Amino acid sequence: MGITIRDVAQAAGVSTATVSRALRGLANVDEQTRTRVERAAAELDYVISPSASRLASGRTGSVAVITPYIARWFFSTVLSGVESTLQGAGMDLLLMTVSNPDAQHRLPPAPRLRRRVDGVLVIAIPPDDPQLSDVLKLDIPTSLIGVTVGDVPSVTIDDVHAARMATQHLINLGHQRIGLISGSIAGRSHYTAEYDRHRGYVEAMNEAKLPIHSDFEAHGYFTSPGGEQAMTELLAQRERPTAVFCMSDEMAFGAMRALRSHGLQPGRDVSLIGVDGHDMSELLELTTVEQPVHDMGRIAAEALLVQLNSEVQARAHSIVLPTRLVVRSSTAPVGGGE
Amino acid sequence: MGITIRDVAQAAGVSTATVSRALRGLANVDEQTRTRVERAAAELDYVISPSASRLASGRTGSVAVITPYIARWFFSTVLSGVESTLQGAGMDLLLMTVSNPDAQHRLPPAPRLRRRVDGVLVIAIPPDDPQLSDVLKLDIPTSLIGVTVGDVPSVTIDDVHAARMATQHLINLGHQRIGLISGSIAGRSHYTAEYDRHRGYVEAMNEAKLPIHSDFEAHGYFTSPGGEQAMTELLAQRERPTAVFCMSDEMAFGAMRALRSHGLQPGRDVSLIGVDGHDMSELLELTTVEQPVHDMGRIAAEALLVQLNSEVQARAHSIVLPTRLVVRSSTAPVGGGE
DNA sequence: TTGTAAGCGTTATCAA
DNA sequence: TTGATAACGCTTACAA
Repeated sequence: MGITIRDVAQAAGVSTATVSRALRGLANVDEQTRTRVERAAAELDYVISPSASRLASGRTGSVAVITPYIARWFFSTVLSGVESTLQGAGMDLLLMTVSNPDAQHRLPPAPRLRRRVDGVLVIAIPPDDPQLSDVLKLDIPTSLIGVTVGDVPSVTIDDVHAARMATQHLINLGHQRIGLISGSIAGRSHYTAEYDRHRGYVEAMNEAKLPIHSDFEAHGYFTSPGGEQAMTELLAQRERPTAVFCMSDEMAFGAMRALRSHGLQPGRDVSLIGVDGHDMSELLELTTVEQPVHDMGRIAAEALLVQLNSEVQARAHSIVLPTRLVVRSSTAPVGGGE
Repeated sequence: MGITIRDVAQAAGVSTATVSRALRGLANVDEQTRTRVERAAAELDYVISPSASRLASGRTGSVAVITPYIARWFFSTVLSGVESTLQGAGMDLLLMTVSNPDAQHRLPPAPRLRRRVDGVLVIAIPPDDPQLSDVLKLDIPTSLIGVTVGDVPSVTIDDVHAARMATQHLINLGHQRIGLISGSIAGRSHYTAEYDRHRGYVEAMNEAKLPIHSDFEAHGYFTSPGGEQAMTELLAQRERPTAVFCMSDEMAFGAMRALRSHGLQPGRDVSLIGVDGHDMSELLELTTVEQPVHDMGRIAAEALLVQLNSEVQARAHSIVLPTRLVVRSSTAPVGGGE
């Protein structure tokens, strides 16, 4: 069992070389011959052997996607954008997570990549993660999504700007005591986005000459339970913030819950704004700075494909996509509830 | 560039055959020899060429995952379970979506699978989808997740039972006018789960001798906007249901929103129950019948691996995992709000 | 435009 | 336990 190129060649009355050329759509094949070959191949239900083709050509026809999480909104949404592009280009998509500390026995991504993919797409791994540097050292064409490292091609948003926009929105509403729910604690791995969003918040506050209490920052770990916890801490302050900028929508969801537990209403009592444009944000009436997450995946994949198909080592550049403020009822003028 | 097995053989002073055996951990290799080979390989930073290995051995070392969606909770959660298992076994995971109608130019999964994977994992594709039958016809070892088709090995929950549990919970609270938010409209592809959950609802209602108004069923397409729309329809009935069983949590989220838009409160005015155990359910206080989604992926992958490694064609059986009712504030005794 | 034939880097069979 | 060596099924100079 297993029709080979030889069978097709025989059936079409040509050499295997011609079959190979014809089926791959190369030029320099007589159209009649091509038709004959294609017919024969179809007749025999021939499928090329990827392993043989890869071995002979040196190209693998696959792209690896490396991500820290699969079942989180941002990551799965990026992934879906990547997938549709790759699939459309006939590329195989190899999915792989960075081995988190608890899964000790797993090989880290870098060794699993060598000799088996033409390109790599990395989704939002903290730039100082050694697993990321190992991957970059492989010197396989790579695009980053939601991170930047040196001059490696990447697709991101302007996180500083996004955070400024969010903070400024709160300022425009008259808020002065503006809290911040950020990611993980200092000393651990940080996302690029985290630094930048922090900076955007600080810049906007400074420009408006508003004070930044250290009491007004809490860590939500980019999860919704984390956000709930963080908001709870903020509410315990003597002087509560009247508005809070959350670095992600999921943390804002948690914050909303914390408000409710305290009998407070988002928007009326405390304004809440996030970043993401999460699926659930509309449902929960969360004001947010939307980023085009699906497109980020799509565009990064497209850029990678271009890089793979270009003869020259055309250094792909970094792409920054626009964000958009979407105002909903979780933000309102200060004192609106009094 | 590219260290080959020959280089290692030379460095270790053995034949390529011995290197191959030694590195794959086969028996019948002197331990001293093995050590020497391993050292040489490490020294040279040798990585086996998957294509060559695959071509020679006939095994691909990869498993395809086929799913209709990537960026939806159920699917990405299953996928993450699958990924961790596969990764742990050193298998490559090829991710692939079924080509939806709007992406015409994409090759459907079946042809993309031949000769390139050892096994296939299918996530919740409607059993009558021709793309699924095409995949099954390939006769590659396959496990289904969240669907059943004939005697193909599968991992599911007992959807009839889950729906009964949900409906019964509402009945126990004294509800009599119990609505249903189901999936897609008749005539289109249905998930297995959809039929079964419908049946569970009907059975529970019948047993309790409660009437089933056709007015009390609306379609939510398994999305949250769909659920909102469906709930809106139910609220337009002359006699509103006092409780609604939603076939998925996401539809229940939408239903919650519809309630709020009408000034109604989930639990107090209309009880709402879902199925899934979605991440956001706890946050939204949604009563639900939890299914072990991550485990479903993990277990299906494990079963597939066993099947792949067993010499015999040991027919894998189907596995049904337990569900669990989690009561939250979205359900309450009937009339509690009056 | 087509054919010949030498790889591509392993694995697996058979002997030794 | 080890080594020779023939596959594995394709791609790609190079020639014709």
